[in-house]
Amino acid sequence: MRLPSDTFTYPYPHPAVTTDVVVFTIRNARLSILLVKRANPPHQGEWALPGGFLDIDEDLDACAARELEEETGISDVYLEQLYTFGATDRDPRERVISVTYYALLPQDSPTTPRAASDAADVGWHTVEDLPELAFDHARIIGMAHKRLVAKLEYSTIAFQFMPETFTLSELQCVHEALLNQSLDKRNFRKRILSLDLIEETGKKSRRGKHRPAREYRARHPERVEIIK
Amino acid sequence: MRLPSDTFTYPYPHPAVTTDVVVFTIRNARLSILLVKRANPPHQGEWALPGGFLDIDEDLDACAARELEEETGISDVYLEQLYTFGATDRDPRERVISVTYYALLPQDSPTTPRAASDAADVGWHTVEDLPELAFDHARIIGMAHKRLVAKLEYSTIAFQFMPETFTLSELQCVHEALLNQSLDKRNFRKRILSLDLIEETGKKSRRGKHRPAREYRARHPERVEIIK
DNA sequence: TGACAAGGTGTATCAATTACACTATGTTAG
DNA sequence: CTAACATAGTGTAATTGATACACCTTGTCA
Repeated sequence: MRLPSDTFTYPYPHPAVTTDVVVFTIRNARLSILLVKRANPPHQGEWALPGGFLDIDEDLDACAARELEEETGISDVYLEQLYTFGATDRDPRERVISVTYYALLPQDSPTTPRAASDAADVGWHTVEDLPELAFDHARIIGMAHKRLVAKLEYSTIAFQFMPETFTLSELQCVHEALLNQSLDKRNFRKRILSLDLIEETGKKSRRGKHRPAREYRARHPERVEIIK
Repeated sequence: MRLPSDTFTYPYPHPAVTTDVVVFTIRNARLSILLVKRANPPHQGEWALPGGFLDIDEDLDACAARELEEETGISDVYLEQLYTFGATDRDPRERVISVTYYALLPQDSPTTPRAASDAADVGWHTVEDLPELAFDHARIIGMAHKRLVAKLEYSTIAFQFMPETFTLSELQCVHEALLNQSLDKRNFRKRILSLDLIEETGKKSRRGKHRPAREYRARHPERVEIIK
């Protein structure tokens, strides 16, 4: 974080620009979002999206990644720009344009988010049961959720929720949590395998008191591609 | 346009925010884009997207609509936010964040775009044959084109290219221009009619030296809905 | 060693998409 | 007036993809 060495003057008024990030993950088979509790006004004590002001020499994507890391300790995640919100009254302090992103974290990741100095708390909330939110952040989450569900159908985005290796049942659970409906096991497997996006590791997952499952990995874990 | 009454000072540096608009239409069965030739530096004399700086008390959508009207005379068109570009070096003058939009104008509309004072020229260019473009505008157009084609498949966006009434052949032409491939007439008609998005006006189109065609209108010309 | 719990597998039906060619009708030129 | 023209308008069969559905398998653990 840098301190101002001076003041900055322009012939025309300039808005402030921030990035805000909707971090999704699957926890206990539920789609969840990471929120921070604001330690300072405005909206002190309310839950909000992690985010903050753009540095003047920083790319937008870099700002989203930096703010996410600073405010929650999360890094190295899939991050995609969502939409830009700029209603004139969305922040009481000054005119603020927020370039929003969404991030996807692997299912039941061991990452424990840590609160930054300007946050009173950090925590996961299921999308079905969100608290009251600061600013227009409820609307941002609504749009992010809609986009995420839409992308499930025509892209390989679901793999961003998976750890390096996973079983077909785990993958199906993720799809079910995102769509909020249960799927037929045989049809799901047939469809996924026919897409040729995953391959067997040869190993077996041995978690649980039951028959072990084949482990798979994504062929291109980094890429999110459009399919069909 | 307003003049600065004074200067504006902030404790932290602020970027400038602009909107830029990719205006699409179909002209002579070709997908085309409206460009303005820059009268002033930077990139003087190069073609660019219509757009300009956000007023401090103006919503983003309003800014895009206003700049479009000011620079080209076009108003009352479908306008949708596309993406926000903010690479640190995208404008040599100062740090500029551009919130981009795309607009769709009815096919072969009689609107004659007029050049504004700060534009040397305004003109339509087919997407297949674009000139060199200022800033990162070629990339913006690329993304807009991709989005537009994608939306054809799962939304009713194509009707934004149609005048109030139109024939099925005209509608098919628009689809063909967007997809850049020819479609089977019977299958196209079957599909479009089964969607129940258009209705006959009862009249016949009598343009051309041949059998007149039935006229249709969109049931909800304003709305762009997700289908399927 | 038996009960448990999740893993793993195939087929028949239905719906949607594709491929494909000829007749109908108003216009216009001679 | 009529023949040539140009686009409008129409149906069916084949293929492909999506859905619905139930039982046996295999390792764990008490």
